[in-house]
Amino acid sequence: MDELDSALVQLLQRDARQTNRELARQLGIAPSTCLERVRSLERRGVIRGYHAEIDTAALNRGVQAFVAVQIRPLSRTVIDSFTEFVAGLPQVVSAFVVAGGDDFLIHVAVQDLDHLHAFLVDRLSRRREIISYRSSVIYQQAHNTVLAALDEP
Amino acid sequence: MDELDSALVQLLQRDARQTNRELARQLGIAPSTCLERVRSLERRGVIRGYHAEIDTAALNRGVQAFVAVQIRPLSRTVIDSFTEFVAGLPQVVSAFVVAGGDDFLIHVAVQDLDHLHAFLVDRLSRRREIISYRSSVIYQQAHNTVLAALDEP
DNA sequence: ATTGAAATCCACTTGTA
DNA sequence: TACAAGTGGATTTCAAT
Repeated sequence: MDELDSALVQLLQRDARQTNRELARQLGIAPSTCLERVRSLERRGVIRGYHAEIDTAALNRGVQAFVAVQIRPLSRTVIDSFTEFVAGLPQVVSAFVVAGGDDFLIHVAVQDLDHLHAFLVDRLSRRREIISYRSSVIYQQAHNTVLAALDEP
Repeated sequence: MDELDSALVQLLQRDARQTNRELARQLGIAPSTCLERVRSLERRGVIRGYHAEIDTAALNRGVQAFVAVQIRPLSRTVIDSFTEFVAGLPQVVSAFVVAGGDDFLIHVAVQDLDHLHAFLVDRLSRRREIISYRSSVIYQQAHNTVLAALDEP
């Protein structure tokens, strides 16, 4: 991860569909060199994939929320099976196992408030390991699509 | 948004760097048709961008957390200025304005626990509008990179 | 590791239906 | 709106450094 790699990573976070020539031009290197760099980043797992960002409204997901969940017992078996269950639900954008008061934080995106309610009641609350949950509707969000590498110290 | 658009959106969420020819082949349409479809999706704002997904470890961000924040007064001015402040911090991945007990949910990614502590103490707690905050370190996470369009009803 | 050149492949436009 | 064909440009390979 030298400064050339960092620059590539930054450019590809901003626009993953830039041509290799364009990337090379911005870095001041030959296209063949650039291509080899990108391949290396992919091979080393630094670049995990390239994804289109889609407008949630176009996906008919007008309502988003976070659901904080507590489960018991907090064993690996229960955590893993609950993670698998949650990750398989089409309403779920992402799920986080967290420390602190809550055990899970689930980001969901659904059609409307009715469907959020249905999700909570029909999907989540059916699970016996859940001892409590609390949902927070999202009003606004800001996303940082380009993350820089932080300094070592 | 017919079924061709949905299929394209799905394919580009999975791999945004596929060639237009490859996309066309998978859909069974002509490359020129496919190209026009993608352009249309971009023009209509359905596709908001193409981004490389980067391994957080490679960005030297070994620790991630959610910080739930309460601010007062909860006026638009305060919300907007706090959003702008938070979105500008390099440690912040995303920020959500939410309903419920908390007002903000901030996803941060930093080098280590020391830097998380420094972020909370040196960056966040300086802001006078914050009346309380609570952070939850993330142990595991699962991300759904391909989101389908949900049914109308 | 980086490059330039050659060959293959693709994006993009045009013309047609 | 969809397609086929053509051209200019891009990707990719490879030999050399």
